[in-house]
Amino acid sequence: MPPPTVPFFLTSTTLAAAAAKPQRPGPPSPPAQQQQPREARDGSRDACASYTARMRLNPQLALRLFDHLLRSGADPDHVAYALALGRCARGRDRRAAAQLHSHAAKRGAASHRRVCNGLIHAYAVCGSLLDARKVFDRGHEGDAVAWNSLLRGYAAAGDVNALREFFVGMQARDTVSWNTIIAWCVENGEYEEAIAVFREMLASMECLPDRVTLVSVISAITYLGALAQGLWAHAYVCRKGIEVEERLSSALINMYSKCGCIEGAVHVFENLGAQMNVDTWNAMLAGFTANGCSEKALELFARMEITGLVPNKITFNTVLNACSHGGFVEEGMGCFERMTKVYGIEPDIAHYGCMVDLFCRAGLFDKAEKMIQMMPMKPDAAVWKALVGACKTHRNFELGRKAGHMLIEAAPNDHAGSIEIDGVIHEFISGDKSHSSKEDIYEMLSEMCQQLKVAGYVPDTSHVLLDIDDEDVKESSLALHSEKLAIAFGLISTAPGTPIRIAKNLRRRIMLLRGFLESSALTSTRWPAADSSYPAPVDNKL
DNA sequence: CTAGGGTTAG
Repeated sequence: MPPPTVPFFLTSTTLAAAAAKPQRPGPPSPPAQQQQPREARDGSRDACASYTARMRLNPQLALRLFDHLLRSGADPDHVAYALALGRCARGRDRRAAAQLHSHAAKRGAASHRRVCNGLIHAYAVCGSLLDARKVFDRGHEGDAVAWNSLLRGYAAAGDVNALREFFVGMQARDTVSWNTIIAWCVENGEYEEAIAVFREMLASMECLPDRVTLVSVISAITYLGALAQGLWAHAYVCRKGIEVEERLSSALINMYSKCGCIEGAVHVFENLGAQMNVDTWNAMLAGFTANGCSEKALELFARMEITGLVPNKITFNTVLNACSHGGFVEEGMGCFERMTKVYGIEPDIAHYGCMVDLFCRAGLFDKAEKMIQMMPMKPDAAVWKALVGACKTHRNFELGRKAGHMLIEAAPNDHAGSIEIDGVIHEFISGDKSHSSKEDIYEMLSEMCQQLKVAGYVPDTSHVLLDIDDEDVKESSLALHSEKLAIAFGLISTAPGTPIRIAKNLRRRIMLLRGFLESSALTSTRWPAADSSYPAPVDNKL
C-alpha cells in the first residue's frame, strides 16, 4: 500500500484526543427509568409467542401481525416490538415506528433494552435523528447496538462533522462502528478515505476487522482499480482466516475483474467450495464480460444451468451483455426467450436495453428500433445511449441525431462526457467540434497527445469496434475521445494545480491496465493461499 | 430479534 495519507474523516490526533478524554457526546442523560416488567399471564405469553413466530417467518407481515396480536388481547413482549420495529426500519415507516413507540410507552415497554434499540434504529434510518437521539439519551449506557444504530443515523443524515464527532466520542466503538464508517465512505465515493479509515482501524487496535470490513474495503479498492492493494486485502483475508462467504467472494471476484485481472477472479471462483450462490456466479459472469471474454461468460452460463443454480434477473442482464459485447446475436435472442419462457422472468427495462444494445452493436438498427417499439415501458436513457453509441461507431448520423435528442429528453442531467467548470456543465461527445472554445481545446489536445506519446502512450485501436477498417480513422477517433476533450477543456479552463475530476470509466481503466498486465510479471502471480505470507505493509501487529 | 456489507453496464 502507498504511504498513508492524512484522512479527512479522522486522524490519529483526533482519535488520540478522544482516547485521552473519553466522553459521551451531547447533553448528559437523565438516569434510565427502570420499569418493573409486568407479570404476564401464561396464556398471553403463549399467544404472543405464536404471533412472534409468525412475524419471524413473514417479516413483511410483521406490522399486520402485531396488530392482530393486540386485537387478540395478548400482551406484546419485547420480541414482538423488536420485530415490528425492524419492519418499520426496513420499510422506512416512521409513522408506524412512532405509533409503536407511544404504544410501548403506555405499556411500560419503552424502556426495555431491545425495544429501545429497535426504536433508535427505526428512527435513525427513517431520518428522525432527533427522535432516535431522545430514545438513546434515556436508554441504556454502553449498549453497542444502540450506539451503532445512532451512528448509522448520523451516517444516513450525511453531516460529516456530526458523524465524525459522534464516532470519535463513542464509548462502545467496535468492529461494527468502524464498518459503518468505512461503508459510509464507500457509499459516498470516498474510496481512498475508506482505505485510510481501514488503516486507522488497524492502527487503533480497538477491534479486529471482520468479513464485513473486508467487503467494504475490497469494494473501495475495486473502485480505485488498485490491484496491488486488492492482492494485499485478499492475502489478509486468507492469513486471518476470515470466512469467504458469498458476499466476500463476490467482492473479491469483482475486484479482480474490475482490476483487469481475470485470472485472479477465476482463481477465487474456482476455489469457492460450497460457499457459492447466484450472486457469486453473477460476479464471475460479469467478470468475463468486462474483460472481453464473452464466450467464457456464455460457457459459464451453460455450466450454471447444468449445475442447477437458478439464474435471476441480474444473471440474464449480464449474459445478454456478454452476447452484445461478443456480437452473439443469435445466442442473445435465445437467452432472452429462455429467460421469459423457461425461468418466467419478466424482462425489465435493463433487459430491453441489453437487447437494443445487442442489435445496435451488430449494426441491426431496424431490429433495435423494433425492440424499442415493442418494449412495454418508456425507453430510458440507457436505451438511447446504446443507440447513440452504435450510431457513432456505425456512422449512422441521422438516426444518431434522433437518438441523441431522445437521450437528452430522457436524461437532461445525465451527460456522457461533461465537465463542470464554475458551476457550468460543458458537454463533449467524441469528435465534437461545436464548443465555443474549440480552437484552444484542440490545441491543448494535440499538446496532450504529444506529451502522452513522449510518456510512451500508444493508442490501442484493438478496442475500437470492428467495422472501421482504416487505422488512421480509428486512431484519430480515439484521440478525440470525449473524455480527453473534457480533460483538455479542464486544463485550459482552470488554474494550474486545480484537480480535474472526470467521472470514472472502469472499462477504460481496464483497457489501460491490460497492456500493463500482459507485459508484467503479474500474470504469473501466485494467488494468496490460507498460509499466505504476502507482504503486509500495514498490518504487522494484529 | 435490535447495529455494519455487493452484485448489470452504458
